[in-house]
Amino acid sequence: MSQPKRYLDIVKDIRDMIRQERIKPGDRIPSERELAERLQVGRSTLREALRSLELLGLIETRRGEGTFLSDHRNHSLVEVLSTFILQDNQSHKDVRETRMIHEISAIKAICRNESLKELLVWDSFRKRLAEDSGFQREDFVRELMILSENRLSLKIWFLLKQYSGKPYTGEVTLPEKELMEEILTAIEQRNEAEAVSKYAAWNELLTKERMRNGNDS
Amino acid sequence: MSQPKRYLDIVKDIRDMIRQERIKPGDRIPSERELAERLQVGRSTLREALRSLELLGLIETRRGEGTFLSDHRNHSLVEVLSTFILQDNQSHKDVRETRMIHEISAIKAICRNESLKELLVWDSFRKRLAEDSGFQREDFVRELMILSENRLSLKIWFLLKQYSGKPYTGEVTLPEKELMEEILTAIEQRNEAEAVSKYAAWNELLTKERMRNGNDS
DNA sequence: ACAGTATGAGTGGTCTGACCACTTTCAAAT
DNA sequence: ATTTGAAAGTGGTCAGACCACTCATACTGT
Repeated sequence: MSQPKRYLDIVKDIRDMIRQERIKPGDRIPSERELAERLQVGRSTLREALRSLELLGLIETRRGEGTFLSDHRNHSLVEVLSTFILQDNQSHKDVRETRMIHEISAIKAICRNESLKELLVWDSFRKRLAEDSGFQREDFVRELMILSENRLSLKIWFLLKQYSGKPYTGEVTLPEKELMEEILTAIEQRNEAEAVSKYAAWNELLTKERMRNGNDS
Repeated sequence: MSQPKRYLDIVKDIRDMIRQERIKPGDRIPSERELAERLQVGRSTLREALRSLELLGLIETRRGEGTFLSDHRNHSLVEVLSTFILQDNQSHKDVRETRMIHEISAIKAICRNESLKELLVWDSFRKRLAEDSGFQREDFVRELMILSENRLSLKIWFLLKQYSGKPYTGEVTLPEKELMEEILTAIEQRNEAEAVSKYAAWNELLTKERMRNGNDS
């Protein structure tokens, strides 16, 4: 845990600076060269951090002009989520719960989505689940989030996942795989209650496992 | 559209390469130096692309060892997520739905919260609802969000409320007030289904009213 | 006096080559 | 046979150099 992910520290530094200097959405932030100077890092390293911020939609870069704080509203969303999660380690429970809120809602949305009724999606989905050893819990849930077709919810979920450490790690055990199958089946049959119930069971299993492994954080 | 966002092209190139060479999750991908050579780009530029892939959770880098394909290989996802994150042209429908997700979850959480069982909260709540003419829909929902005791969810809800313009405006009509009362009653009785159902009915009423007033956005 | 043009400073985008810190490997020393 | 340590390979960082682009300014020609 010596110096992991320096560019993430820089992200934090930049955010602090922005807050201190009262830079508002739409404003220009200092140039890369000046930032590198002030933060005492190389310009390429700094650029890696800026790339991250850009991916998250926090900044916008315009060649020849400069780098600007994105005035998109999701700016504050990301901002709040990151500060909330980064500086308050008592709130992991809230993060986990909120992520579950979105996952459950996604399952329900899929059940209600008519256009997915006769989809080949499920075949490939199930096939990957059965055959692909690389198909992990993350992928399973992410697919569900995408299928829910609420991109905002997907984005929030994605951010929560980023910030909340590693929620779904470790081996996928057999009983888990069965539960995942059952969730799929329930969704296919449009059985909301059953799907959610199976999801809850799966989640409980994961929680237990996390406890057993002492995987807190 | 001349040459914007080179690093995104590189992301695509890397993905193609991975597919062509049948690299599996967990496998090592070529070193940065070799990749830069093969893709004919500088190493720093390549690293910006790798940073993006890392943020998206597609690869994992270990100092001294190499860069590895992370435990998922849905590279179609990269496109979905990156384009989504980059230019978030989300619809208001998503915002409204997501807000509802949190509101419904809040109601459910309150129903399940033991510590609120014998609360005087409800008395004052109902009293304000009946007597206070300044007590608006906003306040009603906000109180619920607060009572749910998930601060993160509350924060997200606040933001969503800001984004989506004025979701709950206009006069509070009598039938609405009745529905709000019924929601309260159902919550008091720990009747989740009923509470959610009443909430849905209320929301439908609001939607209709919004339509009538041509209050889009 | 005006309109159009050229110049230069500043910015992000890219490339290169050089270190550093770390891990793995394997041959030499014990 | 075991231990040691030197070398090679890797990601992480840095500095400096161009390039391409934008913008503001000063300079032209009429």
